[in-house]
Amino acid sequence: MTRRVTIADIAAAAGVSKGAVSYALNGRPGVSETTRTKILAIAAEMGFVPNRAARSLSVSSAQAVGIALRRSARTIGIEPYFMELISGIEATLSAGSFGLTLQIVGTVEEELEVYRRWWAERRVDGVFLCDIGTSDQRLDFIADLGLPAVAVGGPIEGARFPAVWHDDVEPSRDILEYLYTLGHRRVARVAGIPGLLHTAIRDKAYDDTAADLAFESVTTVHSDYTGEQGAQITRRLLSSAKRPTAIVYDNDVMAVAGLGVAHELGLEIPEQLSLVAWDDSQLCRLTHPALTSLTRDIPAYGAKCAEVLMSLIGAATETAPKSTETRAFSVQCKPAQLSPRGSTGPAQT
Amino acid sequence: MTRRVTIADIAAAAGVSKGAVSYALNGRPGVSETTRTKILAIAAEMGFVPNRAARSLSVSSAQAVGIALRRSARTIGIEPYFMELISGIEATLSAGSFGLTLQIVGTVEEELEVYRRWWAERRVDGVFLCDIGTSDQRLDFIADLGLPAVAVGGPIEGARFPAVWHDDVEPSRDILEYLYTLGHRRVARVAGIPGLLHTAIRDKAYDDTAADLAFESVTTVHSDYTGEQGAQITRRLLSSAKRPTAIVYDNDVMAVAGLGVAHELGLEIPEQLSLVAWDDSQLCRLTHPALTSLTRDIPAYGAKCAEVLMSLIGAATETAPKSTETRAFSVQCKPAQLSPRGSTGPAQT
DNA sequence: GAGTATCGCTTAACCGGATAAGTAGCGTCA
DNA sequence: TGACGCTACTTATCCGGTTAAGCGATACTC
Repeated sequence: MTRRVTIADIAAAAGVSKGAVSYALNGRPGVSETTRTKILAIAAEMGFVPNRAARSLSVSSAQAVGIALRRSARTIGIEPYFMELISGIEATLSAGSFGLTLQIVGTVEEELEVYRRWWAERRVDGVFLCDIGTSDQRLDFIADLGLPAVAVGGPIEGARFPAVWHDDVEPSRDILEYLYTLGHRRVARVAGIPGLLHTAIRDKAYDDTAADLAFESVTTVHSDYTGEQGAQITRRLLSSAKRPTAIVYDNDVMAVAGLGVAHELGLEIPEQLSLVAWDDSQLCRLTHPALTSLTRDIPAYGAKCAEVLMSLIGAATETAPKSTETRAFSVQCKPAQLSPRGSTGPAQT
Repeated sequence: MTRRVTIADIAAAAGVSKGAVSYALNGRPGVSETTRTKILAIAAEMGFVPNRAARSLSVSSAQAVGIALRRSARTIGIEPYFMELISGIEATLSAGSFGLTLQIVGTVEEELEVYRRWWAERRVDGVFLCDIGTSDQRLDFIADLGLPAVAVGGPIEGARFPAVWHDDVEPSRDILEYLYTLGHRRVARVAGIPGLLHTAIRDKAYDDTAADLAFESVTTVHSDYTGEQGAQITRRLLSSAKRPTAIVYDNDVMAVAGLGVAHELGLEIPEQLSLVAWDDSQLCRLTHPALTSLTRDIPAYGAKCAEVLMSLIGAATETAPKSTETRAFSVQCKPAQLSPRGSTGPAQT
């Protein structure tokens, strides 16, 4: 049980004052190079690491950012998305020795309460907002609070803080055109939660694209992103009189569930039914046939989000060195790419 | 942009000193009930939330615990296990208003470094150790540091801190006996990473049980838990001359991958091959047929781990009220239960 | 009625850093 | 040679809580 080393210990060992040690450690003027070198050597030798609370109290910065996820205990694990996102965020944060505080909440009210508490406690310097809604009460709440934030998703009109987002219009068009080219004329989409911004964007993109092509039908059914609903909706779609020859899912979990239902009904994939998943995790490659999906680099996306938040906070990272006084703006990332795999093929005639 | 309220503000508003406010807010003696009530009312009205850094600095407690996960960015998302665990941990922590700091690392060295930094910075009051190995250098490291910790897994002989674990012997036996009863005589197991404690425990349990029953063969192949390896090993197993009639997987992801391979090879499940998954996430119910699996309540497990850590730290939670001076000991949880589903059936004769 | 315990509060020190302000020592220059 | 400026520190204060110690007023004891 080693004792923690404080700057006072270093000061005593070096025969200087606490102040001198602080100047030396922070690379500020006020000490000679000789003294600085000596202090740094002693600090390193003693294994000094500054007490986070003390520093935070002085400089009014928590050296941490937060992310609140609104999911139930049972459903949060199934979507690889969040862990990949967090993983990417971490990669950027670690470079600046920032910590990530994670909180899982059940309702929006709880989520807002968490933000308020984090802010009041100064527990975090900024937050990531996930699952952006079409009209999202969190946006103004956070902005009013003055808590730095980055929206993980967008674009957001008149946003009071930056958003990092992918264009969903182009991929939506890509999917439909791809299916059309394969000869599919009856296409269904199992969409995500209606209130979410990207769901709305995709809804519109599908409608617009569908209007340009001679589909017989392009239907959309909204879901809650769970495998249960994915399976249930697929079962209903495939039992209808004029069943679709292709189904597009707004996430990978539902697509896997849909594939299960297709197997259950004895349908040959892709001969009798083509399936496309949005968001390509390893899940899509576990199945047989592997799922055609829209690939995007989620860890890279998370890293980008973290970069923007860090620059908003004014912290240094490897990719964005410290005092380049450029304000953080919204960033549009590369749209998802269609990765055709075994689950899609020509429509049966 | 509201200003943060400090106890000095409350003191001024109530016409008392900072000290009195502190006593009142913390329910300590030193103020009259009248004054206490008044102070609490003012604090509530002003929306006071204590500055975490200041409190931490005073009381030498971070009011946070940490968890470091050693996975790559790409593979961490796929296993629902961690998110469910974290979700359960959070449920307990929130009750005590503790925060959870998450860090994803690549190597053991990095992980140890994270623990050292957390400890030195006083960023966390305790940590959860996941993926316990058969000889785990982290155990002594953490104990030497004097950082409170709970091992998520066990049992650990001569442990210097508590472990929360499930018995894996009984479920191992359950699986083999179940498959034996179904008439399977050639059983393969795609095990997890060899160095992990629970892998070793299961290895032995399988061997012991197999010795008691008249199996023709019970083979074990170790893997890295990824879907890729799960698929690859399954492909190899099923291509062998005397292929197994049942395969048991040490996690759900590999089982799903194995099912994919079975489909790929045109095998009828469960007629020609029975599959069992260890760790039952929603994944197991997405497939067709649904996977027979070993169910355990991971969120509840996480909650238990958090409880033990909190009592070790000496913090109050709802389930374990404050000063019941019972030392925190290892806890054995209910073993996983076999949930038979469509992926297992009688062996073909 | 003097001594003293108790209550209820204030004062002040402290946690471990950051930092503004003060100062000793030295060189420079008119 | 004394005023000035610079370097290289030290000292002291602050951040916002907690908490030991101090202290006047009241109640209690003998």
